[in-house]
Amino acid sequence: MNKDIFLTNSLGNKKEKFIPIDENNVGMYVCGPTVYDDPHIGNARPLVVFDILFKVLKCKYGNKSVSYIRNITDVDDKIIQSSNEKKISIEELTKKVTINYHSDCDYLKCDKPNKEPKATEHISLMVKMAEDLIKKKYAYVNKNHVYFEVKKFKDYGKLSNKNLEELIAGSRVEISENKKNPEDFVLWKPSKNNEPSWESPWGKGRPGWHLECSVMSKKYLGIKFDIHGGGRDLIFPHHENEIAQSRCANDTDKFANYWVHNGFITISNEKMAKSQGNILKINDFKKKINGQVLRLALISSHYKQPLDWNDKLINDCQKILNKWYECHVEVNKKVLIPEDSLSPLYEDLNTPGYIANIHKLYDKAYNGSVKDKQIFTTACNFIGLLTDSKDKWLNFKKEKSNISEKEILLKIEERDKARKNKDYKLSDKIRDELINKGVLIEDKDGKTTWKIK
RNA sequence: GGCAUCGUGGCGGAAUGGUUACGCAGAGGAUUGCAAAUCCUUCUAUCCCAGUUCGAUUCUGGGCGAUGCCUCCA
Repeated sequence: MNKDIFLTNSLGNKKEKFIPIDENNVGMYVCGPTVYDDPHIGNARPLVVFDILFKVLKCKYGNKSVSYIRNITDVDDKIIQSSNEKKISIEELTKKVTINYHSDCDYLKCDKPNKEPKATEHISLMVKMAEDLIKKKYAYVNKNHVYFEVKKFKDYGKLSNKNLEELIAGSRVEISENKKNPEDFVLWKPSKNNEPSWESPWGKGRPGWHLECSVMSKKYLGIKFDIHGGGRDLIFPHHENEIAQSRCANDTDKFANYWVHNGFITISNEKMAKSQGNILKINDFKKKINGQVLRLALISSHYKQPLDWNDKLINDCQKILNKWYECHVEVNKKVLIPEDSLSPLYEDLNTPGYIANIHKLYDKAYNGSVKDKQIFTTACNFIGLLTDSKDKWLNFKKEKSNISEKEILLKIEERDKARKNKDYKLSDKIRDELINKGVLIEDKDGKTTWKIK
């Protein structure tokens, strides 16, 4: 499609036309997980949002012209803490969480990024960047720590709309005697004996939080690239500090050109937080709900807006997909999605607008030709929906159910007999029995079908 | 306190300087032994007050209200 892509750039907070540095080599870096605990539904949102942005970019520029880099942070204070709490080694913890994370990505039908670099595999580059920053006088060493001196970077606060005076006045920044100024942040710090550590010019230690993204984005996308994404909460301090480090280390006027941030998920209108005890892990849904349902729910509001997670949302999405699968057909050839239908996705990734268009395509497909059904299915596939066959979709819940198919079919047979004898009391009784066991009966075209409620 | 975001029908949720999506729920109908599912039809909305304008829900200012960030939480 010739249409331009528009994105809301957090840097300046305006919707802007997306112009890549090089159309044949579009780069997107998204902050992936810190692997200290299994991913929750809040982590799922950026996974799905940026997966769709990835798809839109590939649609516009071609599959081979887009690089999607999503890191895994596997060294961090939270990991150390979590490994102590869980009483397992750091290696075991990060390995386990990473496996679960990948399984969640599959479950949510996300395309694989081009590269998924790990922080621990790039420590030497982080040391190098810290050295560069010291050499260039943007950073200083004190008692085996390396700090970035925020004052030296004149554009600090541009992304998050903050100025230094306010930050200091707020005085909520960690105060440390080692720092020259309270706003300075750590590039390298010493490790205690039982903590992970690497050799460095400043003694054994480990990197500060932000350094891995600066280093890995540089390695895989270069010193300037197109899109940097993540959750809203990362704007400050994480992304602000990334910009400071990277631009100073690389002597550039820009780091990423477009900053894209997704909004937060609330759980039944409450903030999702450990203290609320309402953190929903992605893994907990796998038994009962198809990943496509979560995916649809996650894009049911615009990515910038908050999204409330509740039972009605899940039920609605489940119903919509049940309905949509009625019109699902196998598509083996290339089918074009009408430009009018696709265009909301180009307008700042307006997924609700696109979903509305899919509803319209469904209406057309329902009484339409095979071609209409193919267009409808293709439009769903584009955002990772209806990607399974109809059978697989229908069998998902049957497989997860604890009532056997044999038992159900026996009951249905029994009920059919009763219906033929016009013994509706008995037939309704059997139906109620099955409903109580979670099995829904439907008499359709003279045949009785069933599904798990 | 500072910086942002938001306020659309019963609910969720887009868009828009003029005729306002889409989904759920509701109503009526088709279908059904009755249901369910599905199909067809259909009712309902732009927080308040000024201003700009031929015309504002959309732009500007003010008010009220909600939320987020400023705490290594996506």
